[in-house]
Order: sequence, then structure tokens, then C-alpha cells
Amino acid sequence: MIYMASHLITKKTRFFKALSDANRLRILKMLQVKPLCVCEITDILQLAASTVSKHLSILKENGFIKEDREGKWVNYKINYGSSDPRIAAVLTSLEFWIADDKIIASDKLKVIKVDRNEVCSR
Amino acid sequence: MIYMASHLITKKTRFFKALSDANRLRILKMLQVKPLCVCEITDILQLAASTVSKHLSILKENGFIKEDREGKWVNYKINYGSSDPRIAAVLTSLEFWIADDKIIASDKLKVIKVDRNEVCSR
DNA sequence: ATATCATTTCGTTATATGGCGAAATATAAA
DNA sequence: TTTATATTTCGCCATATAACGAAATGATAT
Repeated sequence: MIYMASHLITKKTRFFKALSDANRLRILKMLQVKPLCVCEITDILQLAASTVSKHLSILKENGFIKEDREGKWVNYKINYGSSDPRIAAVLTSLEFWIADDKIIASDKLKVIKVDRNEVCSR
Repeated sequence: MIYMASHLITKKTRFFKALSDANRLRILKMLQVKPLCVCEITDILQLAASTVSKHLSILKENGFIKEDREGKWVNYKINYGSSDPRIAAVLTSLEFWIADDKIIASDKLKVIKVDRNEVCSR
């Protein structure tokens, strides 16, 4: 089967694809509360660390988040200073683009309570 | 394998998923020029009519476009009056969200020239 | 009524995506 | 330098997605 390969426009879909996964939206919402390391996110989402790492790399590649190594931890945080105006538009009014619901509210509570020294290194 | 089924947040991804396909973005850009029927879009995108129909149904289900039957043709047009503010935001400034490129410029030219009585019923 | 044309629905197929665990890598601690 | 911890990369598998053609449906024209 021959698939279309219009590279120019395919690049445009990457922005939307990055936002097309429920767990990535949850991650953005959590990072809005405060920066988190991979194992903290892993603990809250209840996914394999490798899966979370992959989600974070997609969000980072697309400019939604930044990473910041701190010793053995890698902290991820919202990239409010993106030069892409679409990303800035989404990030500066996340509530508008991604409404809160019970799951997100619950995630945010967990973000506040999560303790890196407990959930990691178990 | 157990997949997450958080219905509330999965609904959120539908908006972005609808915009995550290159051909659907091309369709939105074409409809921005003027309303088109399925066979006109099929002719410009060079896809099977069934494929185009499916893309249109996804855009319609998500509130990006409206349909309007005119005899044996079904005309599709941009739904500028969406009650979902995110959709309104994207549609009222499509240039901001989906930049034009060579392919889109070429599509738009074809939209201006396309003649329903030629491309359909061949 | 029947034929024709536009569109949608359905069944099939290939690629993309997202999940996991294991192995590899990077840094800190012992 | 060895060990432990955090993260990433890799290979594999299941589901989702997007493509097609054929069949079904809606509407006009003969």
C-alpha cells in the first residue's frame, strides 16, 4: 500500500499528535502544578517507567516541556517560553485547551503530596 | 494487555486527534476557500472517495465542519459557529494554527479551479 | 420503475502508536 | 571501583488508524 508522504504538512500534524494522548495531557496538567521527575510521574500514572519516559520525550521534542537534570533525577517542567506561538497559546491557558476533570483533579492532588524519596528507590 | 480507559480524558484527546492527520488539515484549508462536495475533495487529494468520506465524518463529528445536502451532492463547509471555544479558536485563525505551505497553496489553487460537473460523474 | 451518480458503510490490510519488560546508560553512594 | 538508583533505549506485542475496493444507501434523471 502506498502511503502519502507530504513531508511539509506531515510536520504540522506532529504538534497535534503530541496532544493526542490522554497520558500526555495528564502529564502536562501535572507539570503545571510543579516540575516532576520520571519516577514521580510513573508513580502517579501507574505506567512503566519506559512508557513515561517515551511520553516525556515526545512532549519535549515538540517543545511543550523542558528537562533539567538534578543528580540522578531528571526533572521535567512546562516550557512556558516556547518560540512556537501555538505552543505558547496552549501552555499559557491550559485550562482553556484541556479542561480539568476528576482524574486530573486527582492527579494534581497526588502531585502536591508526592515525595520523591518515597516513590523512587523503593 | 490492560489499556487505560479513562473515558473523561479520552474525550479530550478527540479534539486533537481530529487535527492529527495531514489530509484532514488539507481539507480544512480547502474548505476555508469555499464549500466543497466529496468528489471535489477526492479529486484534489487523490484519495478514494470512501477515505475522504471518513475524514469528513471525523471532522464533522468533532464540530469542525458542517454538511449540507444539495441534491445528489453533499457540500461540506467550515463550521465557524461552533459552541466549543477551542474549535472556534482554531477555525477563526486557521493560518495561525496550520501554516500554509506549497501543498496547501497548490490545493487552494485547485479549489478555485475545480468544476463539480467535470470531476464528478466522469 | 430503472438507471445513474454521489456518498457512506463495511471488510480487509499495512502502518502507527502505546504498552511492557529487559538491557543499556548515567549519576550518586558505598 | 563496585553497587545502587533513575532514566533511556530496544525489541516485542496488541490496538488504533488510515488506506483501498466492494457493496449498500440516497437522490436525481431517464
